[in-house]
Amino acid sequence: MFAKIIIDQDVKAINQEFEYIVPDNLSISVGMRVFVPFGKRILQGYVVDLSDSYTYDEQKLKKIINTIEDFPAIKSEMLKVMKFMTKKNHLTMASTLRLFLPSEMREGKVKEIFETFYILINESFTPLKNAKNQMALIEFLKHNGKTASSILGEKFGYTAIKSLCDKKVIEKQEEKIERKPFIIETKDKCVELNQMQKNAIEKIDGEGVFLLHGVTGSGKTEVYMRLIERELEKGKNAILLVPEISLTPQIMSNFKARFGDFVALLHSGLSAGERFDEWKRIFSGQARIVIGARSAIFAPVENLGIIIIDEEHEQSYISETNPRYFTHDVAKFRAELNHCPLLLGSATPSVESYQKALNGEYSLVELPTRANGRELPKIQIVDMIGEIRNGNSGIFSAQLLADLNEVISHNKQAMIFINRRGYSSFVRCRDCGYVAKCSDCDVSLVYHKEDNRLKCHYCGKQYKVLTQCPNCKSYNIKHGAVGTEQVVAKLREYFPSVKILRMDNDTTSTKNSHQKILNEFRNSLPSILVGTQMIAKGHDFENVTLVGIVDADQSLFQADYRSTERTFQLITQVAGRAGRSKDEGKVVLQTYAPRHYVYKFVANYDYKGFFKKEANIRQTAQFPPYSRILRILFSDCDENNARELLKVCYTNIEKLKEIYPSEIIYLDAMKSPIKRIQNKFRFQILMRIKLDKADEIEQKVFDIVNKETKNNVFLEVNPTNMS
DNA sequence: AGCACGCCGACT
DNA sequence: GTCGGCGTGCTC
Repeated sequence: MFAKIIIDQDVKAINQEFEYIVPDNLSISVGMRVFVPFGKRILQGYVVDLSDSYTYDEQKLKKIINTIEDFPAIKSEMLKVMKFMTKKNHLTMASTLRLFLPSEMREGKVKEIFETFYILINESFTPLKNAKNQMALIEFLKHNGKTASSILGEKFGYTAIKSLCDKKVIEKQEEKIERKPFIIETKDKCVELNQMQKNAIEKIDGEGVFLLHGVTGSGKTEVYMRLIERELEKGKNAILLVPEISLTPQIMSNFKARFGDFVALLHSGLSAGERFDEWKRIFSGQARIVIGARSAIFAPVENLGIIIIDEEHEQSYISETNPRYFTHDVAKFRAELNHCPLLLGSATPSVESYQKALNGEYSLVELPTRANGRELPKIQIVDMIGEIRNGNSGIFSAQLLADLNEVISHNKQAMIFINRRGYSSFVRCRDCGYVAKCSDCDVSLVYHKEDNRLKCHYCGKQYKVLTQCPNCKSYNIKHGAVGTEQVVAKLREYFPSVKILRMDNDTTSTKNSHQKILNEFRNSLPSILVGTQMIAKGHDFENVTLVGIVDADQSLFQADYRSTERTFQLITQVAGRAGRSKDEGKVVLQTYAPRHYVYKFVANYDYKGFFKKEANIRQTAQFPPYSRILRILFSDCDENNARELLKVCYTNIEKLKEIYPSEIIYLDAMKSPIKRIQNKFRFQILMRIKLDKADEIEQKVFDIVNKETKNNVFLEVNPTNMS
């Protein structure tokens, strides 16, 4: 018997199958991990195929040394997923296979955790009079029986444990424990479904991709639960993906309450060991519903009845590092393998997905009204240019201040949202709101401090820094953004007696700080919470009646063709925080570009209108989904090396223009917007191609890149982050 | 990736 | 003379 094996090394040079002899004494099956001799070393590998014959030179064939586990850790479905992903995203097989295993298994060190316990073995022993701790410890064990070392240590001190152990009064026991993540149990409310929800559930059945477009508060989660329930009853299993940020204790406990131990939760708060335990529960079929962030799509669930991606428009479903992949692609592939539905849910679907729904590629299912029948909060747009004209050049408009006063006098709460994304800053005229854009690409220019120039991140074109506004001739031109600290400081000036909390990357670095801040906010009335994207999602505060968006434009004028779309999604999301219970909510949206189309649509919660306009613009400007962007990033410690590599690839890619004269819309080589990261010089080739032959061209570009380079080059498709 | 083979410069 | 620099090539 012979095996085809993939060596567990993330290197292009050995990204291939190697043949080995299966010795008679080993029982090997496809999907197992094994130790093999490789050159002079012994490495881990994955068995991906078994056969009676071989193709390699017989003299050089070596034997598999041993198995790592006695079961195939990679199930056959996941091998198919691996093949799909490596092809689609040009990944190494090893790096993809690693995604399917919990980190604890990856280095061949399968760790069980043991906890130390102590039991009383000599009840009659009486310690010396002054040994109070020993006495208390014995008493404690008499009443409570076997107790964990950590608990005893904390109560009575480790010296007491040690001496009693030495005297053979208590005995140490090591016990394997299952790490179960902590869950707050809540009672399951049995919710009545409205007609819309019932219709949706009926429609979402059978093979295919379904897009569930439901306004905030339309009861999407309940629909998910019912769908999962339905599949469980059929004996099938389910995966529910949510953005990491909305894996809140509430969501988790809701699912736990309804489905109990059938649920496996995979979130960033788990330790490696806990993750491994959950993985095992899924692997063995004990857990039948997997809920987790994007990587949960790789969970070893068999017999899938449905895959759900909640908040499908979220950026976090795109992996931007190492093994790059798009979660939707993987999910769709797995759904097809299992002949089950893939459900994408969102209040603000991505332009790409909605377009597919209109195309007929996806089936569109709608929940147009809130489940509780309540109105969405009113969004008031405040023109900040007007404020400046009226002599108010501060952060807050008169309207927002007045509304804040109102909230405080009624002992309610407000959230102030700072729309800060990325680090790049656009340039804006403070008098008329003009923003500098690229004449060729219709995206905002980015100010680069090092060479004091404005640059387009899509074509590399450079512009002189503006000192005078070309629109209104004013010299009042600024770049840079308002930060959370600044906003908090100003608020404290206005409202010295009100509790003002801040939540952003700086204040949530420690593990539970997130929850702490939110709890403190929940328990203070009146109060104001200031924060970034973090405060936008999933939190349900019944006393929040006002949401202020300080500078809505900041996500709008990012150098990114998706910036308008993202602004629409973000504002809709934030607006949903206001007026979630009895009290009516209100949103004050401050902007320097009040006439921008995104605000007109967002204020009316008009997603369809927005989509129509946005799709139109993308089509005219030839941006995705009406084209494909390829970005090839070269990085090297040696600047000349990187430059040389780029040159060779570029000349080869340029030749493609002869074969595809009209399909290649744009092609150029340039320095990367961030020229150096971790002491590596970065260059890039950008190209934009038409969709009809996109796959073909992409493959050819990849072949060129793959032939000419080693591990220091990445090919990205429709990159979200161009730095 | 790692490890060997291999062909040119300054040292006990 | 030879120790060691890192370029190149191979790993079933």
